Amino acid sequence: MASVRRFNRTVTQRVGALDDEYMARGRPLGQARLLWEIGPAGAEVAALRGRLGLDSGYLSRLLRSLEADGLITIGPAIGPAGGDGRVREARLTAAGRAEWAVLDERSDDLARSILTPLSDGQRDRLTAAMHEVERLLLASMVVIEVVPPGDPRARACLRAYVREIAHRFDDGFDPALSTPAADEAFTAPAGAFLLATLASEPVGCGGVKLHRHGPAEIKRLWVAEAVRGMGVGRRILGELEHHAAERGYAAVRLDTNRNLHEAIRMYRSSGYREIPQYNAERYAHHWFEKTL
Amino acid sequence: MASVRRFNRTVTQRVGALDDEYMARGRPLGQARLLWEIGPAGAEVAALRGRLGLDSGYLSRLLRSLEADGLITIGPAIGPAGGDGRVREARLTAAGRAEWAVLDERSDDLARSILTPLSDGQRDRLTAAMHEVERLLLASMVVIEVVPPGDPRARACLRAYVREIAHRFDDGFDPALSTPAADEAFTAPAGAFLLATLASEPVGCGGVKLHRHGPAEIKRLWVAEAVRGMGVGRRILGELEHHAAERGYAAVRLDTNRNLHEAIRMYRSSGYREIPQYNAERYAHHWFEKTL
DNA sequence: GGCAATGCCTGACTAAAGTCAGCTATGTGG
DNA sequence: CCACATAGCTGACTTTAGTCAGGCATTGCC
Repeated sequence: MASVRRFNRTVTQRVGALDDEYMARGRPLGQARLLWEIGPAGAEVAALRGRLGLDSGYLSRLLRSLEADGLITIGPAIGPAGGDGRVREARLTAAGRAEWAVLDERSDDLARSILTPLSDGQRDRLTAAMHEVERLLLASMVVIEVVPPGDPRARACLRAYVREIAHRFDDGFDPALSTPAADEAFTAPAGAFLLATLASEPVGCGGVKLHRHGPAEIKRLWVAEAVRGMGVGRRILGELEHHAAERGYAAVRLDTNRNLHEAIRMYRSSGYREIPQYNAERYAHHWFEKTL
Repeated sequence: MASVRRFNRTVTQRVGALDDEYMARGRPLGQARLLWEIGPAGAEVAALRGRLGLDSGYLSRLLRSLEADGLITIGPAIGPAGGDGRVREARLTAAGRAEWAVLDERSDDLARSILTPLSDGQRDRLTAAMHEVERLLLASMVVIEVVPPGDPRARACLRAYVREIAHRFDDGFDPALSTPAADEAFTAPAGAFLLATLASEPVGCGGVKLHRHGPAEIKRLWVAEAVRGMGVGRRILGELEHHAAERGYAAVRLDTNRNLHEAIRMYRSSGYREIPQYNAERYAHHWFEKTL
């Protein structure tokens, strides 16, 4: 704990201050950060508000000032929220892109200024340790919560889940042939659906069905590529088990496909034991159970 | 480099923002930071100015506001700068100490909030990686510069140097019996004196004498306990060699005491070879030379 | 003892950051 | 088609942060 505290102080204060200094070039920091966040690809106003955590009025004013400086233009959104005429999008002008490139360059300068005084060995150790810290901090920022399975973020996860297994199963995946699962099955009291988010982006999900008779059943456990290996799957699994245990279930079961090696490994190391086939799931090759 | 950049973004933005939020409890951040920095032991105004990097007038005003809130008192310094009637010292009142304790507690909360979602193994890896990052970042923040040997920070290093060798040499250390070295010997053009600082605190030093005839000579190489093992000594040594090489010297020499094991190891691994005794230094047991 | 330097303080500013209430245009669900 | 929500904008503020020029007492140095 002491080392976390020291880290927070030393690193965020010192590196943070440096970062700000490199970022703001004459321009107020708020504007510089905003310009950076818009990026060459442009960004919707609402997204910027979320990422930077700014007040709507304040953000609007900042956008206005960047626009006055000729760095950005603001127009109707053409991206994902295309149709909605209320949503607006900020895009860099040529001057804005040039300025953004300077910021990008300075970001490199900052990295260089940290690495230069060190020996080769120290550099390698520092980058390795930074990578580790970053990954683990991201892991610790993942929040898991119960949501209705109809939640748009849950839907997005489920779509990604289906896309992935369709790609990984030997014979593809046709939802019509698999055991169906209606939203109600994952809604209290029949069950629950958990969503894992990182900085409010959905990065994983999992559902549990609380069957009237017999063990509870875990379904639709999925973790986004970007956060694999961070223990997110295991955390979701644990919370699903916890959910069932709290409601009096003595065991949980699940089925899985032989191609999902990491998942199978995780089940085994989480205390699941392989059991005989207990359902007729078309795509399953292994069946597991864990006593709670 | 990319991992340094990603680290800077993720860590300073996310943890930095959290840190600020935890720190400022209703109070402006500047005041909270200042209160924290004063600490239960109190602090001199000049020290606070240095540590927080604030303008003298601004700091004065912040102190005034904390005083008005009954959290601190400001009086004549009683610490190291005791005699000087101009120096003033801030001390926490009972209310201030209570408030400080709350900040301390919140600092723990933040650390806890980072560690809680992780598994035991991840926690260990995170704290280890944080420790590594912190040390290496500190190392990279060490600045080495040429200063007159009369500089108060250089003097402080030399005092620490003498104190340390007096303690480590078998038969103590009496400056009168050692080869004397006047300030002029470390002042251009006769030589140079380097000072290493970390956040403007002196943490190491070293001098080189540019003898009229024969190799240059390195003396008074010292590194503070707190930053040992960070490669600071090796950097100072390298810069001293560089200084001599630039001025046409083909070799540098130095003598050392048999008890200074780390130093001897560093000389050897930096390319120094042991040579026969070349001076009458009372406290030396080994003599080294490196061809530049 | 006089004079420059130092350490801290005050007054008078400015700019940046952030808040809040209300406004307009667009979209949505009955 | 209406009521109501949502996305973003504007005006009118307040607070925080920070700068700069001078001022006063104390110290250090010839």
